[in-house]
Amino acid sequence: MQARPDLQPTMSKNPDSPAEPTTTRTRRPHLRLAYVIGSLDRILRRRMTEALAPLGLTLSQFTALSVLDAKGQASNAQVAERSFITPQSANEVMNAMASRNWVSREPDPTHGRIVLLQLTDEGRTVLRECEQAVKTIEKQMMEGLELDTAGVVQTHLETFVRNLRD
Amino acid sequence: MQARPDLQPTMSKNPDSPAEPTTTRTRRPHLRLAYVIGSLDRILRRRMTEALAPLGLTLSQFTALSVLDAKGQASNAQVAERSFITPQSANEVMNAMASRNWVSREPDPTHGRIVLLQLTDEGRTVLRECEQAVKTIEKQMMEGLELDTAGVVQTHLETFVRNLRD
DNA sequence: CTGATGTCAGGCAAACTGATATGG
DNA sequence: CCCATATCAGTTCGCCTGACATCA
Repeated sequence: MQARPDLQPTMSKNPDSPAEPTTTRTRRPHLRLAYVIGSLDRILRRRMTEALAPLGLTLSQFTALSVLDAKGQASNAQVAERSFITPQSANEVMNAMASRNWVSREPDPTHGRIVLLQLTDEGRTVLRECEQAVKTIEKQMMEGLELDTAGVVQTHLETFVRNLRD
Repeated sequence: MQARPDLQPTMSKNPDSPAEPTTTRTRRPHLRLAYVIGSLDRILRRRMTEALAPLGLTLSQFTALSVLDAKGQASNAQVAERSFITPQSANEVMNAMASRNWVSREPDPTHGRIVLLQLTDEGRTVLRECEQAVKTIEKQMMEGLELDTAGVVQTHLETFVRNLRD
């Protein structure tokens, strides 16, 4: 995709350098954790987008399907929260998916305004296919790592999310 | 910003379910690692964008400054590789920064086509300010974690990047 | 009235692809 | 000729803010 990213040495960082000037020091300008997260996301995003395209959906559609599958049944507002996007953005994605018959929209019987969203069988099928594709990518990503490492990293990342959320 | 993301354990998702229904199984609620990475990036991106705005730059500009600082001196193509974006995208960011006098552009003495990019003193100063702002966010992100945890996580994430890069 | 929800409209940032020119 | 580089141009995608209507 890209030529050949290179990106070897430069990292290695002191996680606790307060405010010292650091200038002119050959202190090896480390890369920030935030940068690494961003890089990883960019690559992952591209890979997943490529993998999902043949299946006919975008990355954000896949995300929405996943959230809906996990939640079982949800309002648009709830999906938005889980996806960390605005209700408007969520609504846009849901429009696309409703027109594809991947999700159904039914009025909440206990609340006139809320529209309950739910995966259709068709949507579930598509989601399963997507998960296979994504699983392949994740497998490559964690190549050569202990099996439990993924869990450890994920736990920490989830903590990061929790800490930033408020 | 957003209402209140929530995001508890509610998920479900058997990390290894091929195509079976899987429903009604209570197998350790677990979101895909890819999803968690995406979520974290979305939040982090928003936080960083907010933090950088008062300083007058965008997130992608900050990224470019960081890469350039780490590399010392680089062609646009190299910056693109390091940033995991296309040369065209990198070029656009560099245009903005060159016009702000944050980076200098000089022709490579050994190659007529290549333009060597380098941080100016002004650019370095701005970068330092940005890093302080970002450091604050990272601190909150890792609240309550062992100091070395950041390093461990970062190392793994870097491995992820390496594995996906090829 | 207030607050939460859904949804239409418009806008923007950051990435992309395509095309073109040039140097080695 | 072929390839890497730079860069102009147009475009897409995902997300945003604003505005408005509806309902508890």
